[in-house]
Order: sequence, then C-alpha cells, then structure tokens
Amino acid sequence: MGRPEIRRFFFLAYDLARQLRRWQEKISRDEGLTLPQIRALGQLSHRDGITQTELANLIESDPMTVGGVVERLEARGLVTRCAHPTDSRAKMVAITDEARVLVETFRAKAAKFEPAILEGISDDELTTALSVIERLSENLNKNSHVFEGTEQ
Amino acid sequence: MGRPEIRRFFFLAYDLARQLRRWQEKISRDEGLTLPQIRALGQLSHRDGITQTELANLIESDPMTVGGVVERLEARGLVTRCAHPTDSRAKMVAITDEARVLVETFRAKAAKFEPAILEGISDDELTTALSVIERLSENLNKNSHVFEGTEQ
DNA sequence: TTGATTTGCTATGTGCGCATATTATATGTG
DNA sequence: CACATATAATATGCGCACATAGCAAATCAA
Repeated sequence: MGRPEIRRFFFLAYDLARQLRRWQEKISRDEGLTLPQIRALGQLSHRDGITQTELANLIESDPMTVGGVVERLEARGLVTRCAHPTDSRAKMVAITDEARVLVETFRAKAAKFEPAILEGISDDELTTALSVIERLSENLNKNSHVFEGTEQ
Repeated sequence: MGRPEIRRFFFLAYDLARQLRRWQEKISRDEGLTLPQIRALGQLSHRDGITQTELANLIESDPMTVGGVVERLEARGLVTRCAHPTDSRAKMVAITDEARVLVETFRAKAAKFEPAILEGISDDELTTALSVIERLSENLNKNSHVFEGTEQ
C-alpha cells in the first residue's frame, strides 16, 4: 500500500525541480545560459579537464545530451575540447576563463534571492530535506535496474 | 552569503526529479506513456472536464506544452476534447475509461517499488521533506516576478 | 456600442532528455 | 596474433519546456 502521501511527494518534487529550473534560467538569461549549461560549467569550474562521459555522470545526464550541451558551449567559446592523452576515443573538456566569470556571476545572482526562497524554513528542516533527497536518489540509483520488465 | 549547503540542495533536488522521471517513465513504458502524459491523466482522473489552461496549472506546466500533450493523448483515444459550454475559445478535456485503466495500472506498479525507494527513510523525515518542498515551491511561486531584470 | 485589454489556444523555433543504432578505439581472452 | 566484448562519442528521431508571436473570443471601460 505504501505511505499515504508518497505519490504527492513525488509529484511535488518534480514540480519543485521545474520551478527551480525556471528560477535559475531566469537569472542566467542575461548571460544566455540554460540550466544544463550552467550545471555543466559549474562542475567544470572545479574539475580541470574531464571527459564528456565523466561530465554526464556528474550532472546526472547522459553522453548524448552532454554532447550537444558541450558543442553549444564550445561554439560560444565557453569550453575547449582536446584529445585525451591515452584514450583516442575520448575528448577532454575544460572551462575557459570567460566562462568562469559567468559562473561566478550566476552564483552571486542566485545567492541574492536565496533568502526569499528559503523564508520560513529552518536549518534543521533543510538539513533533513537534503538528507532525504540524497537517500531517495541513492535508492533510485541502486534499484534502477529492477524497474524494467514489470510486464509478464 | 546564504546557508552553506543550499547550492548543493538545489542541485540535488533537480537530480532527484530527473531520476524520479526516469523511474516513472520506465514503469509506464509498457503502456507507451510519458511522465507528462501520466501527470495529465492523473489530474484528469479525479476532475471531470477542465480546460487546457486549468490542466496546465495543475501539472505546473504551460498552455503550449499541454496543447501538445493533450493532442497526442487525444490521437490515442485517451482523452476527449469538446467545446466549452460558455467560452467558445476554450476546450474541455476529459479522460476516457480506457485511460483510467492505464492510470490505475501505473499507480499499482509504482506502489510496488515504493518500499525499495523509501528504504531507510522514516515517516517523520518524509513529512518534513514534503513540507520543505511545499514551502520552497510556494516561495518560488510567490517571488517569481522578482527574479527578472537583474541586469541594470 | 465602440474600443482597449485580457484570456484560451495555436504556430514556430531552440534546446534538453532519452531511446536506438553506428563508428572507432580499447581491452580482455584464447 | 585474432577475436569478442566493452566503451567514448556521435547520428537520428520523438516528446517536452519554454520563448516569442499571433488569432479569436471574452471582458471591461468609456
């Protein structure tokens, strides 16, 4: 039967993610960046030179989608791609200085609105919510292979 | 400055939503339904005949996107569209009996995997997380008009 | 009633998410 | 070495998210 409000929880979690995206895209529109682009640049900003597949894992995406994101970022000069030293299939992606500035600008703008978004939420509640989200994520990841083939 | 882990919280919330979508799409693939379609049908299943704009609000989407979703659902005979009694611009959308069965099938399958996904999470933690998500959503919604025009 | 504004839906275009399939390279095994 | 399998990236295709723009009907105001 499950817990009573769990369906509602899943529904609202998905809604929240969409609102978060809208918010973050709004404040990064001046820089012409989408959320996946910001997420990619954010990861690259403290990891120097990783493959597209590694990047895909970091932002919970997949190699194909990341391929497109990186391609657009490269076209704008926000990342560079060069050959992997030992694996000639792979490409190393690195963030440019120009993009580092954009990432910092984004983070500063986002931080400005955080108090309004977090209004009425205590540190303890936020910590609990974060922990729950982490464990749900882990459980989903751990069981992802099980969810297939429910048809008999 | 903001709270320490808040950026991480936003990041993980978005990741969780993507994993939730993957999970739900996996278990509804046998029925050939996407998550937006399931979400739309789920709302329609306990609301008899609403306009597309109302539906868009219910699933935290927008009229354009919902237009496409409803169009595909109509083509498969899962919803019907008819004229609004008093407003000749609007169209009333209603779920068909065939689709009700799919919604129930989906809910049953989803419920089957919930224990594995909720493993290690207490009722209290889940309640707190749900409440935090609701308030974040409200705050984002309330302030959405403020986030524009950060460029001076 | 006339005119202005709002509202319900649709058209078009870009980017993302992800499924399937393909190519090229890497790696493990006999 | 030859072979099978695994892996990095890409091509193609469909659906969704959402921005801008447009039309037609409803609503409000003068």
